[in-house]
Amino acid sequence: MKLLTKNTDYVVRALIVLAMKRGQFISAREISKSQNTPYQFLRQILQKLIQNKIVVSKEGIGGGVRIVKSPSKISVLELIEMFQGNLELSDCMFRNKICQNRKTCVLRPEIKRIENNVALEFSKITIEKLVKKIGEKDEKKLYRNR
Amino acid sequence: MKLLTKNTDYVVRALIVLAMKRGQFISAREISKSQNTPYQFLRQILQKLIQNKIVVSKEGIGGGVRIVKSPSKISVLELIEMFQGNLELSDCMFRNKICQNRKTCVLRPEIKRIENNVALEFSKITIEKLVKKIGEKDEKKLYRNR
DNA sequence: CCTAACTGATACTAGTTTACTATCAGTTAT
DNA sequence: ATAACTGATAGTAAACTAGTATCAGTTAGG
Ligand code: FES
Ligand code: FES
Repeated sequence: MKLLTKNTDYVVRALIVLAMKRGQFISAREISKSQNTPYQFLRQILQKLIQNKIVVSKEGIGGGVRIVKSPSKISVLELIEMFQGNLELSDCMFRNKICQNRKTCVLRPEIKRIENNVALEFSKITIEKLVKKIGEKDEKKLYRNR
Repeated sequence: MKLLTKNTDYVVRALIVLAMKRGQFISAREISKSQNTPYQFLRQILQKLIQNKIVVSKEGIGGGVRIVKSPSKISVLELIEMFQGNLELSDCMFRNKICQNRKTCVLRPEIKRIENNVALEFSKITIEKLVKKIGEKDEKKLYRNR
């Protein structure tokens, strides 16, 4: 059960970088190098972020992408939905006898419940929170080294 | 994000049937017909249940499989793990700068937390509970029709 | 005004997974 | 004997994943 695919993984990391450098245009090449993500793959991913107005782009030298949506409003859930399609149930077997006789399925509501839970959890994880977590770790580090 | 694949879906339904007919040998053909599951696919699935000692088989005419593990002890989680492999994290990018610098990742613990939650929820859903749910629905139906 | 560093758009591809299908051998109740 | 079963295993089409490759257009700086 793979909750995140590579492109979602990469996009989260890219957005963390962009959130930490808010206001600046960062090139795909720079993100690719700093995060060890395949360049062309990352470019596709960034194009989708542009289409979804999470970042804006600037062409030419010194160009790149700049984050425009507030990191506090970018949830991992919307990134998953953007790159992996909607969270959706596995297909229903309409002609299944169990369901035919009882009108509704006993398994599916349970799965639906769990899926809703997963969606809720992912909706709570925002880019802002992840950036803050990085900050907290740095503080601890500074404290230990003092 | 597909939590259940077809084989897990089919095996749950097959086990519901077998649990409702505990003690009896039911053939793959019969389950296949009653649940509208592809026969050969179902046979593979049942063989795995046999290997995992959840059912026993009897060859020849009048044969089939019989459930031997208590339905209260068969969780959907173990079926998922049996048919979809362990719930596992998407691969880690060890050389990732964010993680290199901070020793640990900020995203991964969150995903791990959610995955553990999903596993816990699926471990609570047993075949026995699903069979009971079917029973409850039947009762409601009887009550309404009275 | 040239050129190097950028994005825009899109086509292609190898490998893996999913959801099956097919085959042949052996078993057992009637 | 034979029809209805399981045991074991090979094959396969389609979809998905994780990329790669190309070419066209844009822009800052010398
Ligand atoms: S198979 Fe469709 S709701 Fe159960
Ligand atoms: S990439 Fe490995 S723990 Fe973050």
